[in-house]
Amino acid sequence: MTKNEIADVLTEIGTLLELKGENPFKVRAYQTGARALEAIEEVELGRLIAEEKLGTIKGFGEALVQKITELHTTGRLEFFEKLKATVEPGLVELLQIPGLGPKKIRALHDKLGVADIAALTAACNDGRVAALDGFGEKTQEKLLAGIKNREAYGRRHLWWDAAEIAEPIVTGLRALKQVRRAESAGSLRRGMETVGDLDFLVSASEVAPVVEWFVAMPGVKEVTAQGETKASVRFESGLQADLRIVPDEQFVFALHHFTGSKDHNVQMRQRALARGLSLSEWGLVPAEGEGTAKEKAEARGQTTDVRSEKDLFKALGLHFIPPELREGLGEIEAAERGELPRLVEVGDLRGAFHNHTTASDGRNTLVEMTAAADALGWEYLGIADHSKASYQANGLSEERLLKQIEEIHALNDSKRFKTHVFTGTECDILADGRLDFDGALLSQLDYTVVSVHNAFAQDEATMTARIIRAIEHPCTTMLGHATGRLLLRREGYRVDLAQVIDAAIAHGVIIELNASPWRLDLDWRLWRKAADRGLLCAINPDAHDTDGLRHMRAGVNAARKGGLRREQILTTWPLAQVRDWLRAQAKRRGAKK
DNA sequence: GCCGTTTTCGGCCCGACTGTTTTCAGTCG
Repeated sequence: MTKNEIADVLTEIGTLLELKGENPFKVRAYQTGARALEAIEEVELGRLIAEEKLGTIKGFGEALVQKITELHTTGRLEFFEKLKATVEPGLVELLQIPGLGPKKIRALHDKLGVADIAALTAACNDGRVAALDGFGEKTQEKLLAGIKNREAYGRRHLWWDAAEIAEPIVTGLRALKQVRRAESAGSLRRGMETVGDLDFLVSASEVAPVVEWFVAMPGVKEVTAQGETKASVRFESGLQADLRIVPDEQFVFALHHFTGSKDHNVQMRQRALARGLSLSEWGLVPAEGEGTAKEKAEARGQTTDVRSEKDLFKALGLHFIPPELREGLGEIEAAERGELPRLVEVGDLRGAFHNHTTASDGRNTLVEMTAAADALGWEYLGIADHSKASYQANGLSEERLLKQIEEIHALNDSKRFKTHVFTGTECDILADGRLDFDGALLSQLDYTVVSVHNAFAQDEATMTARIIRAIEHPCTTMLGHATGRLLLRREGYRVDLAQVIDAAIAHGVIIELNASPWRLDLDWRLWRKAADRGLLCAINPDAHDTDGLRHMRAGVNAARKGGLRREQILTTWPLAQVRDWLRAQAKRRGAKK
């Protein structure tokens, strides 16, 4: 079994134990174990198991080591099979309904025999739920509403879409006269590729007017909570937005808390405790003595010397950790050692290579795309229209590509724009791994992006061999969207990315970080280790119109989450350096042929 | 189930809000 499959099993064990009413800390141990597993490379896991060193990693004790080893070697786990048999399968989906946790599900099951959503709907409709101890009319209504809307409510949203909704809200909050500071927090601030809901944090002189503004925003369909310090609303789309309001001196602590992630926060609080301090959204106070952290923070005014998140990290002996890295994946240890990477920034970008024009399936012409890149201040723009095998995308024939090369040379010679245009192609990787154009044509281009656009259903071994064959082609400059995934819509094709990354490093081929908000492919989780082993990245927007060039920001987000530094990304290099690099590549491929 | 300058047992991050209660459990983040 692969590590991700094993991680899924561990997560499911956690869920099942939760439904059985097991010790919540045991549940958490399985969940953190699953995440810790995801952070290990596939080959590394094999090595750790073979050398019986899995137990040296934090989060894996005796029980998890045994279970992971059994799953890895046999693909089965008796404990899991037996556990599954004791829990009715319909109970798991009940967890998706807002307001239902393990305790309530157990009560519904034990007292009413409810074992799935259909049975719960029936029990709500004839009033049996409201009659239960601890339940009531309102709960029953909420459950029915939750069942009805569970698809929309459970849905996640692309980071890009969430950001477009959140930004005007932050602007609106800042414009209120009672508001001193306002930020969006949560997974949006951490730059996650998808976002479950929006979190807004505000410090204000007065609470009520801010809450009133928030719940009355256009598009709000339902107010799901409205209290002294927080309010929650749901938009027509099903997206939920939470607002928290705190006194200004607590803003930093609350911002850190609500930015998360949960794992990061747990580790930060444990670190605080180890130093005799208690960290919460209210402040950083001595752990000793009576009273809650909130009371202590209010009584002693301890927190005034922490005015920024930087101060907060410093108070715990840490360098500042950018929000994108706060996933509980070792960033705290790195911050302690002063080994956090200096992350790439949007302003570091100087161009991009994977862009389309009206010649294939783009909606803007070569000149329009170049003008847009010029307006962004880019030093260079690579044009990579589809190749002929992508018939559905109006892929270019050899003749049309040759004509485009001439047009680009003419445009560069005209000096009409400051931006230099590189000639390229997004060349299809055919089903057997050959490229759609021959080497004689590809050699006339500045660069070649190779991508998979068909035969997605190939088995993993076939797909892996296919992509590696394309990487080995002497004309290949970079691999486009490595897995072909479309977030929230389509899984990527099955491919052994570890082998693909190894091949790319061995052949000096770049892997792109496709910045399209639907793709963000290669996934950020894989970048850090790959780049440290020598893989060069290129952030590319895969733009199909001038507006698509803006998507680079989403790519930078993903690169930052992946821990990438500027120098590890070709598209931050100045024009002269990129030219030199491409020429050196061409020379090398000449030698290989 | 994990973990240890509180180390092999007894903790485990902490608080708000809701709906049900009449002092609090459950859920959520």
